[in-house]
Amino acid sequence: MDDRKLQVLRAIVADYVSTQEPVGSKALVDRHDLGVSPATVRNDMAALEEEGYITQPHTSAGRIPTDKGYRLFVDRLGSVKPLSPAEQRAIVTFLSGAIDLDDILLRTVRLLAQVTQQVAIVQYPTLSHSTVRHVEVVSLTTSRALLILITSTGRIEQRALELPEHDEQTLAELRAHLNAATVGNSSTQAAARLQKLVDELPPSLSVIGQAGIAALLEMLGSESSTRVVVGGMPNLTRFGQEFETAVRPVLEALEEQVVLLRLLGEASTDGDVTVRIGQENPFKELQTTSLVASPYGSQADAFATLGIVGPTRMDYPSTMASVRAVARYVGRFLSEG
Amino acid sequence: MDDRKLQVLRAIVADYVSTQEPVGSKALVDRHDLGVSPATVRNDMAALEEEGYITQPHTSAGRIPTDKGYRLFVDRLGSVKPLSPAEQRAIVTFLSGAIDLDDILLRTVRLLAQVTQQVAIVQYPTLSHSTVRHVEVVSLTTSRALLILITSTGRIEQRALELPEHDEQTLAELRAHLNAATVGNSSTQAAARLQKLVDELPPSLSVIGQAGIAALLEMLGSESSTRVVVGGMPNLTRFGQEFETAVRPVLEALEEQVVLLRLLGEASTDGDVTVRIGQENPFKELQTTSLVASPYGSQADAFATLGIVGPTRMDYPSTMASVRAVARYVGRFLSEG
DNA sequence: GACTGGCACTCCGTCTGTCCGAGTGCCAAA
DNA sequence: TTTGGCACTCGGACAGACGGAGTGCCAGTC
Repeated sequence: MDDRKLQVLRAIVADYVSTQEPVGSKALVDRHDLGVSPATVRNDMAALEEEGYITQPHTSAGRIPTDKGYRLFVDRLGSVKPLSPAEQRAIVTFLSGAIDLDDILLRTVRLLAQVTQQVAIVQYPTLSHSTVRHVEVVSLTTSRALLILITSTGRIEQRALELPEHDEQTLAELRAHLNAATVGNSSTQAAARLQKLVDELPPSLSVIGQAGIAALLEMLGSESSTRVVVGGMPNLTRFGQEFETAVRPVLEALEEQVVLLRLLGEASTDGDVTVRIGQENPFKELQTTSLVASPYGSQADAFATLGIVGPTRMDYPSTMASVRAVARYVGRFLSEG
Repeated sequence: MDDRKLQVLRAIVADYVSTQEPVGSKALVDRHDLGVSPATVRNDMAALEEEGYITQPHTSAGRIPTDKGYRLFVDRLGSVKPLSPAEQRAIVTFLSGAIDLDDILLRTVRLLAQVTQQVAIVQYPTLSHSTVRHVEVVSLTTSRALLILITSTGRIEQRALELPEHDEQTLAELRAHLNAATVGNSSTQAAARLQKLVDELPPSLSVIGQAGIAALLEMLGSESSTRVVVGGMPNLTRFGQEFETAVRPVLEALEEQVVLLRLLGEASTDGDVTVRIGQENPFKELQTTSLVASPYGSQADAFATLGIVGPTRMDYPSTMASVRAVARYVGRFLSEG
């Protein structure tokens, strides 16, 4: 691939992102010193269009990048800019002072939305990467109880439970058994030990024990129930005028936890920032948007994924830098707190 | 106030709501049989405009209702239509099968959004109207613990806590004391009894006891921390074309829990459906919108408030009916569950 | 006195045609 | 391989014309 052609593509992306208007050959040589004439640039543009990296909205208009063009841009051209010290400080102050896990994630999603000026999505830390800290059973009525699971990441899961004929005494025993089997273990380890526990329970506990263990296993296994927080919705107005058509499907997707979870799940393959551009996206509602996501968590152990959703026409270098930075700081913050 | 003039106003509101276009005298007599000629209607319209109930976007256009006009409409003209049996059944099926409180509220907000085709807001039940069911203290590290509060509405509140020098033994004692003082009481009663408990604690518990009680009191007193759930955002696209101007501020307001809480708080004065139209709204970002809200909860005891936000140009009678119906069913559902 | 038909007037939205500029593709020359 | 020149295309902005919906007012009728 010709070197200058890449440079032209980079310039087109840069200009289009900042002006949001198709960019022509003359404007291009005016704003970037490419050292050649508009006519030459035109030839390169024709070639780039031939190869599918840019396109014309209509004859005799400037060019805009295609999804494929953006892809090439982020793969080979994007020099990820590091954040300024001021921005880094802002991140830290924004996060410090959080009380509990909910608060941390709320602050994170707002921070991310503010820094990137896009819609931010943060997934709750998954159970599988954290350990069980405590299991609690609380009697609600004579036939119902509440099972509560607390993890090392500070997350609390609850589930209602049908529990026939129980008193405080047996409940306390059950609690002790459950805790003994699970505390300190990861969700998979805990699940294994609970399976064994079923057979080892004293007869007095067998009925309510089985009910409790079944519910607990379900909670441990339900990674799918991981929740997500969304913020920065007002930034959707940046999409521009194409409203009824473009924004409505995005709003709909953002309300579906399931969609968001799959989106984030598929994005976090390796350990670094991932970008999904336009049609690369698994959901058709989101094929006018791009996703920039990153796993976060302490050390090598990834807890979950966070990211942003915005128009394909976005400033990838700085967005990627911001997402990466926020992911790092939040991960550090979580493993300390 | 002339009887026919009211009828004209009612017709104008009805037509404008359904067509979203200024309505003129001729169209009015065509669609509603008012028994008079357009010219007569014109006279009435001139009077209504004089009194501030309707207005013209420009000379020689039809009329549209003002906020004052809508107000008169809902106060004196709106015959609240009851829901069809099919709709009532839909509500019940939609709610049944909910697991925990989070799930109930999630379903409620979706239901409300779907039925009204507007943005729905549901406030979490406030502590002050529910009773304490259980208090749990869990040791996290040697110096930190987690305080968990469970209420009769199934709500769980957590708070991290600095607890110097504690072992399982003293923690169990503390737990017993806290539960003895609070379980079964409303938040105000519980707070009072906790105040007394401070002085009655055995010396061995005095240090960690005071820390625990202080935190618990804070949790009980923090009605302000009540959360809200928002849903049906895609319905914002119904606002029409005036996007950058009208929708952005609304989106911003909807992300601010504080704003929403005050909004709902001020709306729920008496026990029935309340309507706030346009400028009657306390927040200028929402002055192009109307709020239809209703308290919900079991019997006379109001738990919290729910409602919808939409353009002032909305179908008030059916919206009010829907909000009222959902509020009733959810209240019943909560007090049974 | 209230209602009605008629009439002149106003103004918006739409349509049409024109014009300008930005941008392109191609070609011949450097 | 690059460049300047040229003809061509198309969209957006502008201006004027036109039709329609709606109004206000007035004089006549019940």
